[in-house]
Formats: sequence, C-alpha cells, structure tokens
Amino acid sequence: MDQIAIDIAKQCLAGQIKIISRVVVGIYDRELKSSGLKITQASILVHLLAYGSRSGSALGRSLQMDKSTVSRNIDRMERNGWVKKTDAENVEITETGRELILSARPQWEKAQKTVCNIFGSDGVEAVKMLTDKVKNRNKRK
Amino acid sequence: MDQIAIDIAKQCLAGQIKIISRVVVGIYDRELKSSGLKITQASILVHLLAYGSRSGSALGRSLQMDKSTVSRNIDRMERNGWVKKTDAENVEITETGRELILSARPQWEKAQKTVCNIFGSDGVEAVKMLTDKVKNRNKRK
DNA sequence: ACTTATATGTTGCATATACAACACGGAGAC
DNA sequence: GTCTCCGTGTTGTATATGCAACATATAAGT
Repeated sequence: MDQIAIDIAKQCLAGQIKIISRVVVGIYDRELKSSGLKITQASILVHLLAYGSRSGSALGRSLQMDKSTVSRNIDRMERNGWVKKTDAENVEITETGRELILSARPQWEKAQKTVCNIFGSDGVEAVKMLTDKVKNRNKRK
Repeated sequence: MDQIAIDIAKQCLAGQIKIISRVVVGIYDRELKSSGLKITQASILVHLLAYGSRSGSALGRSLQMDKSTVSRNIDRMERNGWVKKTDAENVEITETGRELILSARPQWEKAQKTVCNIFGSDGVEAVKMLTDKVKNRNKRK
C-alpha cells in the first residue's frame, strides 16, 4: 500500500511537471523582479512584439491559456500601460511595453542561462520535444 | 527585431514549461474533478500516504513548494477533513483523506494514460530526467 | 427572416502560487 | 544565562489559473 503510493508519487507526470515548473518559473520570476515583470506577462509581451496585434483568443491558443486568464492578464498589463486594445478583439503592445520588454532582456538571458545549466543540452532538447508533443497533441488521429 | 522576439518566444524555457504544465495539469484536473480533488492536493495526499506524517516544510521541499503555499493548501484540505495537524508542525492524512485518494485512483490512471499517449515513452523518460535534474540542481558544485 | 452554431470577451468563484514580514522555539556560542 | 541564528508556521498582498455562466456578434442553414 505505502509502496503503491510511493510509486504513484514518483510516476505522476502532472506532479513532476508542477515541480519542474515551480522551480524554473521561480528562477525567471526572481531574475525579472527588478523589471517589474513576471514570466507570464513577459511571454505575452514577447508574443505581441513577435507577431503583432492579436486577439485574446489567439494568444490563448499560442500559450495554451484559458481565454479568461488571458483576459485578466491583459487587464493588468493595460493598467500598467504596456498594452492597449485596438478594437473589441485585438490587443497590441505599446511603446512603453516595447521598451520594458527590451530592457528586461539581460535578466531573461541570465535566467535562461541558469536553467540551461541545470538542464544541460539534452534537457533543453527534451523541453522542446515535450512542447512540440503538447502543441501537436490533436494533430494526428 | 521581430525575428529576435520570435526566437525568444520559442526558446524561453519557462514559457515552454508553463505551456506544458497548463495542458498536462488541465488533463489531470478535469479527470479528477468528479472526485473533488485537483492534482496539487492529490499530490499532497499521496505524499502523506506514502511517507506518513510530515512537517509542512518537508512537504514543501519534496514538492518544491513555498512553505506559505503548503500552509494554505493544508488549511483548505483540513477544512475538508482530508488531513489533520498532529502537533505544531506535523500533518497526517485522515481516514477520509485516505479513502478519497484511493477512490480517485482510476481517474488518476486515466489522466496518466492520456498524457503518456501524448508524450510517448521517450517523453515520459524526458520528464523523469528533467525532474531529477531540477531536484539535484544544488547537489554538486 | 429565423434559428442554430461558433467564436469572442467578461465576470463570479475558487484554487494555486510566491515573496516579504512577522512570531516562535530550539540549538549553539560566549 | 543571554544572545544570535536557524527552522518552522502564518498572514498580507498580489499574480496566475481555469471552469461555468453569461453576453455578443458573425456565419451558416433552412
């Protein structure tokens, strides 16, 4: 019985991924703290910078985030003046937001390097593989 | 510039891990919904079942969770009668909690199988590797 | 035109999460 | 003994997160 529970604790994929996520996100968030960003909002800004004006739903699909979560994150960011809504659906980054995310790049690089050192090149490859599998999970059959 | 932003969006390890986490945790949480559990609390119950009475700090170390997060999760679970505090520091699972986590096992198995199918055996191995690297990140040097 | 389905955004509610600041108690250092 | 440090737990505050329910608008079918 106890042994079964131990096995489950060690095998649970969601449990393992949560542990990885807490540690890695913590490293980025602490590094980004001086910029006032957390990794979630930094990701949204980078997406808007990379792909231009987008709808909340499109952001949600890219980031695998519920539309309500996107909605509220955008609210917070709009209050900070980092993004603005161009019409009923679309959001774009502001000049302030652009400057912010660009200024935070060194901190991002530092966190990225720290985690790369923890993961090693095979670990970094593994993350990419898992991301692809998750994003393409409905693609075939 | 845009191309640089696209590269960052695709390379950011925290961003990728958050995406993986949202998808995988969602699969488990939806499956466990009928039991009234979410994967975080299920993980805590499994740990208490596997390793017996533990302090909040010890749970936090195992799950890489801040002590305040553990504290509030334990509060919620105690209100539900799933765990109880045996003294100032230690927490143990109750009979109700034990029955609950055991009864939720089929749902957990189903979610686990779903995610295994998405990840494949190499993906499952990759998760284990990343978990080990994260947990041992301070071990040497 | 009416109806139905689909896509979008918002809000109520609840959980999960962490940092900072605090309180407490034990273990050593002196 | 006293003081300091460390481990532990709690609370204030804020973000992140998703589901359910709702409101809208657009498109498609009849």
